[in-house]
Amino acid sequence: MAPSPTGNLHVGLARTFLFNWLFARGSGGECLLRIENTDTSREVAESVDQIQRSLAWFGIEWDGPVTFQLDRMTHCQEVARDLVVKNVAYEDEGAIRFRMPGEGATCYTDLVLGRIEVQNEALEDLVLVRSDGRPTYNFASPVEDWLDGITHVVRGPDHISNTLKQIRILEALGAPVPEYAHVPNINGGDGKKLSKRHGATSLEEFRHAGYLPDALVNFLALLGWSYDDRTTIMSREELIERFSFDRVGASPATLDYQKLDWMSGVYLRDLPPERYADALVSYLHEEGYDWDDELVRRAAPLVQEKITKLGEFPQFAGFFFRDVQPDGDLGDGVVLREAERVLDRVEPFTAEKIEAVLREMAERLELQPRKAFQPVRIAVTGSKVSPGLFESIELLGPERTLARIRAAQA
RNA sequence: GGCGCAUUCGUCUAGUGGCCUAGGACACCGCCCUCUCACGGCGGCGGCACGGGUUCGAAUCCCGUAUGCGCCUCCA
Repeated sequence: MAPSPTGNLHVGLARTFLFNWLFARGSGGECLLRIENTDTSREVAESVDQIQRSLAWFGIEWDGPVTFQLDRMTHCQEVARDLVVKNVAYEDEGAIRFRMPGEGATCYTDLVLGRIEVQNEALEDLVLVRSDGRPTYNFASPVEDWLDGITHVVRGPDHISNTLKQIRILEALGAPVPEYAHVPNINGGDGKKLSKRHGATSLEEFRHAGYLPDALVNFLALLGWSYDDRTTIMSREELIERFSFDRVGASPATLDYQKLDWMSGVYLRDLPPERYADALVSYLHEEGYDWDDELVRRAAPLVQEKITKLGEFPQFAGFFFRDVQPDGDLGDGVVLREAERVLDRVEPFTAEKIEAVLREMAERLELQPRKAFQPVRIAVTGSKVSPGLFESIELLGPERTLARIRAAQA
């Protein structure tokens, strides 16, 4: 994996990383992290940091130390000089250029796309080393592949034409030519490149929205790859075991946020209650909420079935942690008055008892349960949509519940 | 412009000449369940870009057209 050190880790790149990793782990190989830097600024360091943080969250680890392209600069220069000596490269205004053959064709078999062939006359002599001494990407990359003993190069389709050039360089060097897999891009909903206006685009944003890394891994794995005609939910282990390039498609995919949300919900609901609470607590900390951990943990089971991403929690269950303004129809006041009266006497204050007295009240008032409960819900939770009403009231406790019902009547 | 790649329901995809009156999932619509929402169950809508070939037979093979994307930097 060889990202450029530019800001946040984009999902498209993350998906390509994922394929790299799945393949490496599934075939007993190693997975390297190489930074394609052309300078050594502070921004590079920060960017590399950010990339590593994102990958760590994503749950993708690599083998060995992170290497930097620029560190191999002198080695590249030496290799280039050898090529000049061998007369396959030449000096040109201070730069070193590679001599492309004028006839014949260059071809290779792509693990995803099949046989790719280009007439050599379409390939132009390319700069290996700039006049200031820095190697170009198209030179440094194959040299590093050789140096690192890379057997498989997995990258985006924008590199197809680079691959042909790099193969020629590798052959001139007498180096082994790795296998190449060009995996399709991920687009936004309009067929255009994925951008901000389509939604989250960097791993950080998905984390921020409250998706579980496992859910995102599963979802992204299915963008451009499939196991069969019906399997969608797969653990990392299953993905590693099942992944193969011959089942990677060639056409670009669109990121469907609705499907991601569905899958996110599947993973969230599948978590054991204790782990769900853990995830919620640490998510809220990350997002800067100072809500009581114990209360969050007790609220967790009430929302686990209800929300599809952790980011919905503050909106959906915020009424446990802060005062609310009722937003909705509170009815003619009869229900609230009665609710206040019966709830005041509930003992013990448990969901079961609360439900019993409220249902009894509904019957007495000759109201359908839904009609009777809705004003109470709105008064207590502030919203027409909430976790289960009785459980919510229990957790909120008698004082706050009654205070809210009174306030709503004022 | 040149070269390359791609094109199956709205979206992700299965499909490698007969199993396809094209299967699954998400979304959407309807019904059921139900304290709201969600979950779950049942049902429905919906697609092989277009045109030629090859073949007894094509979503699948070939050619062309269209559309989209990528590359054509001393960018990565």
